[in-house]
Amino acid sequence: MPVTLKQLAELSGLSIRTVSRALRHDANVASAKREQVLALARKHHYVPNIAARNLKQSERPFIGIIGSGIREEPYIRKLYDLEYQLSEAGYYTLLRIHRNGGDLRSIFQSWVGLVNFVVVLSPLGEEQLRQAGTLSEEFQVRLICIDQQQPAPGFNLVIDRDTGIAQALRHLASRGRSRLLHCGLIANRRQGIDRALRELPQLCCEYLPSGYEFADGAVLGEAIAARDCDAVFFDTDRMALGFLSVAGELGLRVPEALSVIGFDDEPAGAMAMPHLSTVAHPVAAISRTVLEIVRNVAEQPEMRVFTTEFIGRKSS
Amino acid sequence: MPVTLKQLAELSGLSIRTVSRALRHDANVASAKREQVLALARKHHYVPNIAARNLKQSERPFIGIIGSGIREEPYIRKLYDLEYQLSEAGYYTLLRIHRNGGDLRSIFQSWVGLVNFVVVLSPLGEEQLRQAGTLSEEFQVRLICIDQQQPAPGFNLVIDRDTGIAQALRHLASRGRSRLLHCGLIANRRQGIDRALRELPQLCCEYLPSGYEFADGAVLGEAIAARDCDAVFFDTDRMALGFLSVAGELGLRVPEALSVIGFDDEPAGAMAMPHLSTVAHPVAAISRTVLEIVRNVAEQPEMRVFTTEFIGRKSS
DNA sequence: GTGAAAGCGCTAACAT
DNA sequence: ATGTTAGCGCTTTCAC
Repeated sequence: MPVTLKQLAELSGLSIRTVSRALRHDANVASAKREQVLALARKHHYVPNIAARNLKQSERPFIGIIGSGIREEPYIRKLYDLEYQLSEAGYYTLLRIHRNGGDLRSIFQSWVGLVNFVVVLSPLGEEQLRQAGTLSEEFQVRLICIDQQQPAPGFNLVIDRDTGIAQALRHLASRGRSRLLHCGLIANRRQGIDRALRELPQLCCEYLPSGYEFADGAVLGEAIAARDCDAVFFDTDRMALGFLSVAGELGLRVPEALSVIGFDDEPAGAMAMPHLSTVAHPVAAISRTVLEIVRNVAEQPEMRVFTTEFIGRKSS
Repeated sequence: MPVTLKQLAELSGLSIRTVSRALRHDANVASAKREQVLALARKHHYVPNIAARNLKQSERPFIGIIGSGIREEPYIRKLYDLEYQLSEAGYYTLLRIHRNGGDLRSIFQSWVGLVNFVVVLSPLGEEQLRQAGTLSEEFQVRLICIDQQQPAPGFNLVIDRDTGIAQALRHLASRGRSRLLHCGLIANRRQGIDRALRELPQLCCEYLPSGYEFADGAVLGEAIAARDCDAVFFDTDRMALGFLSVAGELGLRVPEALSVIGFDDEPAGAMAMPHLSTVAHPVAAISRTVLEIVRNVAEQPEMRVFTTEFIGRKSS
């Protein structure tokens, strides 16, 4: 059994109050006694019982995270980083995997009295997001929604795909590229490109719909070779890597004759030949902001936009 | 603020004890009163405060999970499934991402008084595993180690790669295959093949070392075509899928002329053309066993072996 | 500076 | 069948 405050008090001959003060580095404790207590605590490996602390305090160290079963790189990275940063900062993260159509109410319910903040990482549908909003009010928790389609009551951290894509396209223009090909089918990518093109009249763009896996990119090789373009933007790094793996055989010289840019900043991209230029998600910034929010309960519910960022490597 | 037991007692005019009994479906409560209490609880959305409950009981609803930053499919699947099954069963999972070289002690320390069981999902080195064992004793928690290299004090759930591989090879033999090629470099795969071959004299095997990503499998295409084999076993589904994506162009007819089998049972394999035969990890069985262990504290520390399983689809 | 004591929400031993 | 009461380990108000 772990040592308790009470035992520490008995062992030191001091009152529980003084021991508590000493451990929390309060002023108003004779430094001799403080040292004595701290030494004793170290000796017995004293660790406060957070369940007991949680009972008293309104500030709770537990944070609920609603994740989904998604296993794609960018998503997992967000989850891991958030998880890591929060626990480094001393919070306890309660992760729940919420499969589509799963019961949100039972999740909130199970967190009553434990959790003050719920981070929604799982991409919820319109209806479910609304439900989450209602539940957050019913159960008195603050919602922190990440990258959702609609804003919900609470904090909304939204990811702006446009910025990174615009940077990427400006980079291509500055390299003298003029005939762009966009491979993929993801709505926010296409939208970002269209918006960026408005300010880049020197760039014209063709579209080639396709899936977003490695194999899809590899298959696209010949279609790309057949087109008269000098730059390709892929919806995902995975596709781009698939394409790079066949580009050599097809006689496409990257980046001399053809610039290639992906999206997601997957680790494999940095090791590919040539190193893949890409657009990165604001993973660290999101975790940092969640941390700021949970630390400073006073802030108002609001919306914050996080920009994606172009990472220029060798392939462009 | 959520309703408490005490408030429910005041509202109903009954004692706190009776309310508690009624809610926990104890016998010895007049059914009229029970109904009254249950109705009241429902009306006010009563949810017990687990922090308070945790303080009293020795059986703790919190389970610590030490994960790693690994983002590979089979690993993530194990994590999600475990996480999902445990929370479905009413447990609270505290996930900590433990990066290599990270401090294990601080993790155990932060869980004192909260957690009775710690699941080690992160693949730990010899030294770290030993340290985890020591810490589990110091902090009085039971260890549940999953798929580790060495056994540790507590429960050890080990995954046996051999069984699935042996099934796969027997399947190939029964199909009349005789010249096998093994592509990859993962030690337990090679070992499993060698063991299985001892009982299958009709099968001879060549080895082709390589990486285990999609691109590695695609690159292997020509080398495989050049060899005189009628079956290929890949260390991972990803490689196998990479190979399948180029097999057609190379004139390799799968499965007529060449059987292809992967390992990991990635979702993509079931959708590939042809559907990929593979060896599956015992994901569900592991989660189920963890659940059994945490439910029944009485069991002795022990080692359990989980077999992998061959899944025959179209590619073999 | 220090200590006594109340109480967070719940469970359970012990009455009645 | 139901109520009284004493804690679990901690924080915190209030008195000295």
